[in-house]
Amino acid sequence: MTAADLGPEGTRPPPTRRRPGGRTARIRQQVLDAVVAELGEHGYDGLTTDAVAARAGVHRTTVYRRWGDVGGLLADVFDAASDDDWQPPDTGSLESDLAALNQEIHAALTARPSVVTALIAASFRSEKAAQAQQRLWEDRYARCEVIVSRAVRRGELPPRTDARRLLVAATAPLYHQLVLLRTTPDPHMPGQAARTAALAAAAGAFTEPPSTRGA
Amino acid sequence: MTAADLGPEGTRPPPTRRRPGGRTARIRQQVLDAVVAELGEHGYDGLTTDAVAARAGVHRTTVYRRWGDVGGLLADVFDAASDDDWQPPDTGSLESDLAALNQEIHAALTARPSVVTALIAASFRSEKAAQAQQRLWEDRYARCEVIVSRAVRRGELPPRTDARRLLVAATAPLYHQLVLLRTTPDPHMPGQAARTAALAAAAGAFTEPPSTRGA
DNA sequence: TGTTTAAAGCAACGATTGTCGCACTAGTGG
DNA sequence: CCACTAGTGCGACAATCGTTGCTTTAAACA
Repeated sequence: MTAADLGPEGTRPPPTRRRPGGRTARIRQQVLDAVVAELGEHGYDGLTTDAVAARAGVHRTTVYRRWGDVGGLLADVFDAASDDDWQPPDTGSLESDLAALNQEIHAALTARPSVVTALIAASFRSEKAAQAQQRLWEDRYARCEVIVSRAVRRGELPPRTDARRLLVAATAPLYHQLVLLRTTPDPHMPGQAARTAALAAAAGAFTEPPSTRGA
Repeated sequence: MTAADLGPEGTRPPPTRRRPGGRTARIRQQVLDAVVAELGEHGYDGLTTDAVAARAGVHRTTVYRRWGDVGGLLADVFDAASDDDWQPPDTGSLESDLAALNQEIHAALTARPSVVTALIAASFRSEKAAQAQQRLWEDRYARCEVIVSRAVRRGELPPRTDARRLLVAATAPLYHQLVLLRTTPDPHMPGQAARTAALAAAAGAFTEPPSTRGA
């Protein structure tokens, strides 16, 4: 099994001449588009390598050889997704920024078909996909930290506010309710969660003392 | 216990006489134990009907006939899990109750191997398992509402506090960080999340107005 | 104790999944 | 323009998954 991967060219020296040519990139795009389309139509359960290859107009073997398994396929989708120019909303206040952010999350999670939900589900199956998803989320939350820094600059929040914890507190309830608990979507859930986090932040829940423990 | 005798809801012809006898219940227990053991050892990816049947000392066909697919198997595990006598912690204050609850969640999610995480992952694959998980979570959060009502009785919280939202706000960050984001576990994450929720609650973030608030 | 009959065991099957060797296409560089 | 070769197409293969008809076991009841 592993010996096959480590075959003659398995050593794979980094300076190997690769082919950035048109066909490789084109097929990659076709396959990735097919994955997203299949995820949207049949969810993760119905995501088979065969269907992806057929939709992409590519042979099964190509998919298996380049991406290995479904997990590698999903990991590539995650990596491709982080190549956009998404920016967190900038509405003028902390709570409305968080509310707008939550609105986006809510929309993405309740859209039918929800590719996001399917991707989250898929990330549980493969370690590669999970790591890629982790990278994507890290990237997203890092971009969102500007929301907090703007609020600090405005004087809405004290300095030394832990941006990451604030953002997680604001967004986690949505993911929890919609992804894990699977409760019916509530239109004013995003606003409520944003308000809750803003209130907690104003109460100093996320100010990080240099070394003092919270509890 | 009564639910344990009925087995999965898959095949239940109403007028047919069932067999609550020893063998049926015994085999169910063997199979369910095998599922949990396999989940712990190999995670959800390595959960095959064959391995479960072999470990339980049962034939494949039996598993397929009684539980249908892996999803039905997991659903039965969820249903069996809700037959315990779990009670939320009662430590004397809202924040410490939430912290203790979060400690339990944290321990369950960071235990290796984590059956809970594997079950969550599995629930994404099958509709039946997802519904069973939803029932289990509903049961757990319903039991936890007494934490809030006790706090209200003590005067820590105003009446008309939305218990469910408060509980979700307190626990969601843990699930988000450990299950979805997969960040490295932080020992004082449970306490921080509990304190955040308690602060937000004290600030009136979860007080629900008498009537559903308009736009 | 003997009869009845759910439920489990058993073996064989079709369908699907993933792998391998080889031929071929099409970028890449001369 | 031609030679080279990474990457793809193709067909066949083993392994696994889930199903089906039938037989056997054992719980339920007289």
